[in-house]
Amino acid sequence: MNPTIKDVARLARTSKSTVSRYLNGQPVKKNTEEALKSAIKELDYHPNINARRLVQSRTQVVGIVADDISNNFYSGILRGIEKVTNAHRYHCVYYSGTSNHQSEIDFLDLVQEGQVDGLIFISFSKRSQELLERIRDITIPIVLVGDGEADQQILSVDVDNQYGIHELIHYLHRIGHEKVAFIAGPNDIAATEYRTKGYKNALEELGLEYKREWIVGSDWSKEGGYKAMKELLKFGGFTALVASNDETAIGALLCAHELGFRVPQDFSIVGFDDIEIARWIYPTLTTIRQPLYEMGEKAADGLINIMKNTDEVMKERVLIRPELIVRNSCKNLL
Amino acid sequence: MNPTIKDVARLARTSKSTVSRYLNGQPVKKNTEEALKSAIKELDYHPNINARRLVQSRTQVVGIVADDISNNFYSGILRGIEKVTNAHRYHCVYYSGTSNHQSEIDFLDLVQEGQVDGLIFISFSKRSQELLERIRDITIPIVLVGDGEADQQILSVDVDNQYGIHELIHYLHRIGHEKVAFIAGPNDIAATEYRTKGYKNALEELGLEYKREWIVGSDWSKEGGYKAMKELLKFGGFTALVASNDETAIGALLCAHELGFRVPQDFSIVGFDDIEIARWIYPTLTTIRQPLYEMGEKAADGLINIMKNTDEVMKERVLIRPELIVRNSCKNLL
DNA sequence: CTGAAAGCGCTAACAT
DNA sequence: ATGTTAGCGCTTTCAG
Repeated sequence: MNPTIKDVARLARTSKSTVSRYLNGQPVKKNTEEALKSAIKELDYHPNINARRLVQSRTQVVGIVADDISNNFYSGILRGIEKVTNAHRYHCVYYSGTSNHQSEIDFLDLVQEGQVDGLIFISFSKRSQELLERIRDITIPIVLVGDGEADQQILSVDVDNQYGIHELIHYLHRIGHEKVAFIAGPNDIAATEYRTKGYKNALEELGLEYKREWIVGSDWSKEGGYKAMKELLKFGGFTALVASNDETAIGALLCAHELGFRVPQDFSIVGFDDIEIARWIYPTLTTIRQPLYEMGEKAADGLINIMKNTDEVMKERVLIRPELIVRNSCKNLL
Repeated sequence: MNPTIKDVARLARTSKSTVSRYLNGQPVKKNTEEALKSAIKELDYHPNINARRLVQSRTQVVGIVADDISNNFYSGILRGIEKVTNAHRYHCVYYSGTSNHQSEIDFLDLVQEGQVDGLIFISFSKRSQELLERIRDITIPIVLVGDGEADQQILSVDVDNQYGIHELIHYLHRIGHEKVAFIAGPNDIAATEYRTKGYKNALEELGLEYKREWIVGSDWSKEGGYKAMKELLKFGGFTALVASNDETAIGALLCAHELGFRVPQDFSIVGFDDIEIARWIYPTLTTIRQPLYEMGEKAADGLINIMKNTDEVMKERVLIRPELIVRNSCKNLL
């Protein structure tokens, strides 16, 4: 059996309460402190965190649930979260949706079971109405990163997808492009809708030509981008291509190269995300940088507020504007 | 306040013990079961896991500590672990070394504090003697993935780095290469030593020429590979290059291309790891595939054994042999 | 199959 | 500054 607070008390010739107080940073007399210190060391005492959590009914940990915890893409988000939570003396514990249970719904229990004080769910998939309703019903401290709904009383943080595409197309327009094709994303990804809408809206805003054949779907993989490009080239006629993520942009690039086209001389191509390799391919890719770190910060900030304030906290959908990164994959037509 | 087992008992007109038994799958009479079920539903009762853990002094969770939890490279390892742990009804909880605390040493407490029943540490950095000694001293259930020591009484799992390089060089030799250069890795990575040793040993075994100028260091990044290749080309004279990871292989490839060389016509290049992009670059990269899933399985298997058996378990260093993946980056000289 | 009672290790009044 | 006491919510004998 592990040593307990009681063993420490006995060895240090004092009481449990004093030990407890010492452990929690409250003042004790100099010589009892000495005794305590050496007793703890001698016994190799470690406080039982379950007992503490039972009586305090809080854990000082926030649970982070990601659909795939080792998704490199989330790295920036996690760092943003950690920075904020650590500043408030919370620890982070991670749960991977790909393991343990199945869907995010199953992790809702973590708070009610007393495992964590609050939750951050990270995923870019669309979230079910069922999950959203459950969250609204049980009123536990939670914030969503990725999909969410504006009118539900849930705090959610996401990149402003529509704005990002908007930036891309305005940039292309500024350098003289009038005919812009688009590779859309998968239907189960929340961003797909917003990015596609962003494309259509920007076209309309700028009075650019819209052709049904200039939009083609993809699964957001390199293969998908490759195939999409092949499809688009059957019709042709565009001078620029907006791929709705960098992976498909890379696939499209490869396809163009293989078919003997040169980028950006023959086509301009832009992506979305600014994944690490975007600056390593040839030509380096003009794209939109995801504000991952800020998203993490905002999410954690929001969660801390919800956990601390018993009174009303703004539960809204926060969209963070991403940044245009100009590299060498576009040709100036002017 | 959350409802407790007591509330459920009262509502179902029975005792705490019966509720507890029901919750833990022990037999209860049909009609008490009904009453319990509806009481639990009505109260939205969730068992307090801290109370349970306090009394049972086990958690049924294994903690996984990774130096960078969102490192895509670990994904396969994590899936291997999850498969095994879930089969034994353990849950996985992840801790990221980049956050919360600093080094792996700080996470050793998790077991003694009762947060987890066992630990798996994942990292490819060299591990300090201090950590290894602490682990040996405190006898908690733990297994290491990555660096470890053969003679310490600690179970550790790693890829057989030396064997991997050996495979690569024997392959090159089989297709006629006699002059083989090498890009080494960073000093703080445990594998660097073994891969470099593998290079030297294989050369010796096959009676191939060894030149000090044909080994150059790198930080394992693409930039590092690029620079290393540039360095190597100052001396030249080799027909094949073994990059000790895929990233540097890609950097070296880029460098060769930029200087007007063609791969594999002018040089053969091989990597190590088989990262996702290895099959996407031009030419597709011949490399060694890390047995990540198996490593995860072995690690979890070992941990489960340690946790279950009070008696002696084999604490050894397990090296898993990786597989050669032949693609198009090597020229057959015969 | 069920209930009463003890106790897991800790914190938090309360009293001194 | 310290000791005494009660109790957090659960499991687990032990009786019945």
